Amino acid sequence: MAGKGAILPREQLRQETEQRILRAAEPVFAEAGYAGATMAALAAAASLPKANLHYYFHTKEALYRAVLDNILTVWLSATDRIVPDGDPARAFSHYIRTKMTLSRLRPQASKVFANEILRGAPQLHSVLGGALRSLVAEKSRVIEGWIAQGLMDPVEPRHLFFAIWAMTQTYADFDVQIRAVLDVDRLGDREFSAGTALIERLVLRGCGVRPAG
Amino acid sequence: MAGKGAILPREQLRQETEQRILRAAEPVFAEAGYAGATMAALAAAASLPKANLHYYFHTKEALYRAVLDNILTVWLSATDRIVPDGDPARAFSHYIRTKMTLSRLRPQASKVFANEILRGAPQLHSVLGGALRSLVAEKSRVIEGWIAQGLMDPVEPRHLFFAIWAMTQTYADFDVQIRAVLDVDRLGDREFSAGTALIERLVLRGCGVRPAG
DNA sequence: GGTGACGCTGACCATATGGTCAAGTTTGAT
DNA sequence: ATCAAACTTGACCATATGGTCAGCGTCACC
Repeated sequence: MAGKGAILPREQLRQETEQRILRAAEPVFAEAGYAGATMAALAAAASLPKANLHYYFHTKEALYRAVLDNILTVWLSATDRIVPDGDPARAFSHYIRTKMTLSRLRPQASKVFANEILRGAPQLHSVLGGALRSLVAEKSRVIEGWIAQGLMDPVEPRHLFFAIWAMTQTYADFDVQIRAVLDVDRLGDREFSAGTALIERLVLRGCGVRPAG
Repeated sequence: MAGKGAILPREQLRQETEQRILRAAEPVFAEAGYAGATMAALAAAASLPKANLHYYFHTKEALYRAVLDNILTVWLSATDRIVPDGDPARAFSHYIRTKMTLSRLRPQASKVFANEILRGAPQLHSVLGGALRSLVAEKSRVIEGWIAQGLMDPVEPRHLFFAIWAMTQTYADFDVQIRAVLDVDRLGDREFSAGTALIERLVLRGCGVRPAG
C-alpha cells in the first residue's frame, strides 16, 4: 500500500499479459503439441491479436520455451521430502501424493512435458542431463542410505524414480485412456484416490519399506 | 517354388510397398507427431516420391490410421497370460516382460501410441472405449478371482493395469529422459534388466502375490 | 506385339502458417 | 499540453504443406 501509490501499470501490465499468454498457451501446446499449435490458436486462446503475441514473444519457439520454463519452475518447486533423516514411508508417500496432485491440478503442464520428452526433448536436453540428473543422483544417494540402514529392501533408486514418475504422470498424460477404461467422463476424487492408494501400495510394499522410522 | 512360378508381382508389389511405407512412417510419426510429420518427410523416409505416397494412401490421415492399425495388431497380438487358471506370479511376470520387450524392440510404435493418446486419441477413441475396455474388464475379473482365492492382496485391477502400462511404456516413450538420468547413450540389456526387475518386484511384492500356484 | 489396367512421378495449386510492418493508440513523465 | 516510449493491431508476405493431375512407363494377358 505504501510507495509509489498507483499499480505501476506499465511493467505490471507487461507481466500480467505475459502470464495470461503463458497460461492460455499451456493447454494449446498440451493438446496440439508444438507443431500442431498454431500462433492463431495461441492468440485466440489468449484473446489477443496474433501480432500482439509476437510483440511479447518474438517467435513461437520463444513462447514455447517460456511455457516450458514456467512449468519447470512449478515442477521443481514441488520438491519432495526425500532427505537423509526422513522416514522412508512418509517420504515416498508424500512424494507420490504430491505428484498425483500435480497430475490432477495441472494435467496440461504434464502433457506439455510429455510431448517435449517424446520428441526427444529438443528444448530440455540440458535440463535433463543437468539439473534433473543431479537431483536424481542426490536423492538416489539418500535412498541408498536408507537401504544400507535396513529401512527398506535393496532396489535401484533411479529406476524407482522412473516407475513413480510414470505411474503418477500417466493419470495426467493418458487420462483419455484411463477415462475410457474406467468408463467415466472425468477423473475425480474416486479415481485419484484409488490410483494413489495403489501406487503407494506398490512402492511401499514393493520396496519393503518398514512402516515406522 | 511350386504353383504359378513368378512372384505374382502386381499384388505382392502393392503389399510390399504399403508395408515399406508403413514401416518407414512409424519413426517419422513417432519423432514428429501427427502434425509435425510432413508428407515430404514421410516420402523421404520411404524413399519414394511424395505423389507415390498419395497413390497408396490417399491422405495423410489415412496413412496415419494405417500406421496406428498396424501397431494395434502387434500390440493386441502380444496377448498376455492373465487367465483364470494361471499362476498369478507367472502371469504378471510374463506380462511385464512382454511389455518391456515391446518397449525395447518397437519403441517408435509405443511413441506413436503415446502421441495419439496425449492428443486425446482422436483416431482411437472407439478402440479405447471398446476393445480395450472389454479386454481390461475381462482381465480384471480374472485378477479379482485370484484375490478371492487369496492368491494375492486386494487391489484395484484396473489401476494396476494403468500402473504396469505406465512403468513399462516409459522405457520407450521417455527414453530420452531415462538415458539422460542414467547418463548412457542408449538403453541396453543392463538398463532393461534393472527396470524389468524393479517393476516385477513392485508388482509382485506390492500386490502380495504368493510365489507358487 | 498389341492393349488396357496398374504403377509412378514431376510439376502444379490452394491454403495455412509463422512472421513482419507501418500506422495508430495509450501512457507516464516533463 | 507535449512528447517519446511502450503497446496494439489490421494488413501483408514468403514459405511450407497437403493434395491434385496429366502424362509416361511397365506388366500381365490375349
